[in-house]
Amino acid sequence: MHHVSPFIRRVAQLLPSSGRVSPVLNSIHFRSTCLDKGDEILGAGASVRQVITIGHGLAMRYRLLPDGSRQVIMFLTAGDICNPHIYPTVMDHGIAAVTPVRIDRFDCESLIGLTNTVVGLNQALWTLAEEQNAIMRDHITSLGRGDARARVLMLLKELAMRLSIQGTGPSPVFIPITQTLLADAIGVTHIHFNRIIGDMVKRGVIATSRGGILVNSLSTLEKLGDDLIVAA
Amino acid sequence: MHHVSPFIRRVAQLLPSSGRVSPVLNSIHFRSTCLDKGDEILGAGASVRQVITIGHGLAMRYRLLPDGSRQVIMFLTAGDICNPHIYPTVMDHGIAAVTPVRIDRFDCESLIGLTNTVVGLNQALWTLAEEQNAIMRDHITSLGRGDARARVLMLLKELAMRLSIQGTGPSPVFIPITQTLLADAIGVTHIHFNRIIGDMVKRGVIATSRGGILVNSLSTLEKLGDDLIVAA
DNA sequence: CGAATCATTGAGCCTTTTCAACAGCCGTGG
DNA sequence: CCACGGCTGTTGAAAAGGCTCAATGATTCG
Repeated sequence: MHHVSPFIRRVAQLLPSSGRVSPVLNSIHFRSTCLDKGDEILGAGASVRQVITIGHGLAMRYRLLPDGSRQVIMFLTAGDICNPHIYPTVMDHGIAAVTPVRIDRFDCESLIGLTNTVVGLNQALWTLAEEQNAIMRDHITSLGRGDARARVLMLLKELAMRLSIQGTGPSPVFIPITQTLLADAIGVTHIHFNRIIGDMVKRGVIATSRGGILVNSLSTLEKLGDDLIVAA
Repeated sequence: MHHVSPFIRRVAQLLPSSGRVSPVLNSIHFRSTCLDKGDEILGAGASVRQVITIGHGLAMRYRLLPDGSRQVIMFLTAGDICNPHIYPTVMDHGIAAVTPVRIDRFDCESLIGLTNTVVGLNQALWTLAEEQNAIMRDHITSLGRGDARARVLMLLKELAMRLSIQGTGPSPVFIPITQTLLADAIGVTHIHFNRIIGDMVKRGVIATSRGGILVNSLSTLEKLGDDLIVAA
């Protein structure tokens, strides 16, 4: 028998009968697959008939532009759903693995069927989708209003918070994403991104290592962000 | 008896029994209210127990920042839903009227009840929500990758397309949004925004009038956008 | 007429990009 | 074991794009 998918766990937490995972949910069949870093999970234009969720690792929604540049729309962590919703649809953007990733695939039909059976499941799915929408709204606000430094701070803060929930305890959080990819998310060049975090390393807020960034203290990060606004 | 709400019309078009509006849908009760330009439709932090939709006019999702600046997250037109979904929730952003607006309010409970009755209604609601998400993804891409000129072009193109669907025929579309507000959407100062459209007016692509912008030809707008990418 | 909202214009400054190198880590194959 | 290529990260200097500040028009409404 399979382990529990993080997706199922997330959904279960949102159900009225909070806490224990309903046996019905646990019995849903899904198929796990492991992918390497950089592999494509869902290509733009793909028509999906399965609900694909992140089982382990980090992925990203992204768009490739005619001029060859790439915009990272958002990062996905364990338990996040890759599809826009549980119904068959066509993707208008791609999804790729940022780290090695395990994906858990469900049949659309099975999940749709369950929404008619399990009380509160549909609402739970809406709530889950809304979490991703909130992240997108934050992202838009960050891109539209912040200068490069503010955008870096907000992105690191968001990622550190999301990863610390899953991982072991809070304080030092490692974000296993290259600077180039992070820069592609907040719309700055990787060169400028590097200069900004270089400054933040000097102040001891974060540390860098090949392929990732270590956030020493989330609270210090937040304080830095607040200072930015006061200074502005 | 009431007229048909644009929201209901939109939903009906997405139902399997395409075309005619099911009598059940038409019988849903809703309450219409008219608001002035600038009025608040839903404040940030409000807990909503009603599904609020745009009946007529233009509105916007927005955030106010501590420093007093404002980010327009997206514009809403007739038929768009203001809530994140049909379940009670708390808003993490505000919604305000951009032009005089009529809102059509439904009870959460009534709509939720119908999803168990009307086949395909739930999927239609997901599809509708996904339309807004696609707009947000476009917005993120525009903010992250384009320079100011490209962002203006993309925003005008998006708005012109959405408004021309509702309005009378395609070609000349009037966008009744002030330059300041449009600038707040794409993250540039209204001063710089003005210089950019000044240039576009010279080229005859658009015309300006107090409180709005007239797009002469959507196709010309698109051609300009393509040229930008080639030039880059 | 006066106030308020919206639009327009000019000049200098500052952030960010671009271009061009170079250094470090890592897996691969000889 | 070592040499190599590929990805990742760093650094410098010049150029460009957009912002700020400061005024001035133009339109609507009470």
